[in-house]
Amino acid sequence: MDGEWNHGAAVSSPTVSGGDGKVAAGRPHGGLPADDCPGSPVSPAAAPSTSPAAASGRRRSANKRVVTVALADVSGPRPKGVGEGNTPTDSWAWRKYGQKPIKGSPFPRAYYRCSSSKGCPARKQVERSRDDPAKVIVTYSFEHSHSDAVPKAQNRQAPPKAKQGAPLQPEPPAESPSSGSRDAAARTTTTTACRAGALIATECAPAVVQVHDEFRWLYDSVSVTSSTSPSDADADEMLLYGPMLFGAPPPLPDEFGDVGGLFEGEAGGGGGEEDAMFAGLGELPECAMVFRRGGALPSMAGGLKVEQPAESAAAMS
DNA sequence: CGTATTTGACCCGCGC
DNA sequence: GCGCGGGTCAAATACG
Repeated sequence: MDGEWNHGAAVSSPTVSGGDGKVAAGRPHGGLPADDCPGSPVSPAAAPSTSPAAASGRRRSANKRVVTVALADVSGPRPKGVGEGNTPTDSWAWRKYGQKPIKGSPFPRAYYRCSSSKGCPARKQVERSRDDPAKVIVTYSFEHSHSDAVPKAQNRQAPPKAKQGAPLQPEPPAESPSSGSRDAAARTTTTTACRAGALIATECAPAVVQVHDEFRWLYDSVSVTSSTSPSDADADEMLLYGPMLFGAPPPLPDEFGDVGGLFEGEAGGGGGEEDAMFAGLGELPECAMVFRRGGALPSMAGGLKVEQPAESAAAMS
């Protein structure tokens, strides 16, 4: 119902919370010890604490680090290039192993496992913030058992296949204005920005990288959603984002209204619910772009915030 | 051929 | 003790 991740709203800063508590992996199979991972996405020293999100959830809370990313922060020129595959910092390769709609949230939650290493217990959940649709909540569980990221798969997340795309449903880019030349220019810029952001992220903001990852899947969704064809996807995205990102007016209300309407209308039908969720996902990618952009900024830290529970903070202090 | 993603079903934990 | 919800696994499909 709410909104959607889509539009780069004006959010502000992504936050990372280090939580943890314990691993409670409800499942035997998943039982992985939380190791310390140098490459930890968020803060390596994240102290265990009660993570808001995890805590609020209820059940099995393992060492979880919650990272909140503001879409606006990332508002960048292009999600596509970014999503293409470069997650410099987080070289971790994540493999999506599940997605589930969350009861209280209109957005589904995606579950990822680290595919960089076969036995890597690292897992992460990506979901949109229900309170702030403009924010993406990434929850990391367990640390990577390997120290370096892996070049192997390099996060090669293939784009959503048509089959999968089906569920996403082709959302008519009704808003797409129409600017071809802008796209090209934007694209180039984006690429550059992305790269820069990537570098920076690698050097100083692991968290940022993570964010990118999370969006990766989002990006994928978006591509499918926003465009009928892969090639057009780029252009479409740009068009959609262009106005929003560049425009700068508080898109939230407006954009949300658009999407919200869709959701509500469809939901009433019956299967609309799912559609809505997917639609929301599709918008996420945009946010990713934003992130990238933020990453390029001088202070990524500013973009991404690591939120640690009071306990952790205290402990750290 | 191999790998990744998607979807459905099952199991477990927590709350009431 | 029952119910709800979340989380993970397994199988199938598609793409590179």
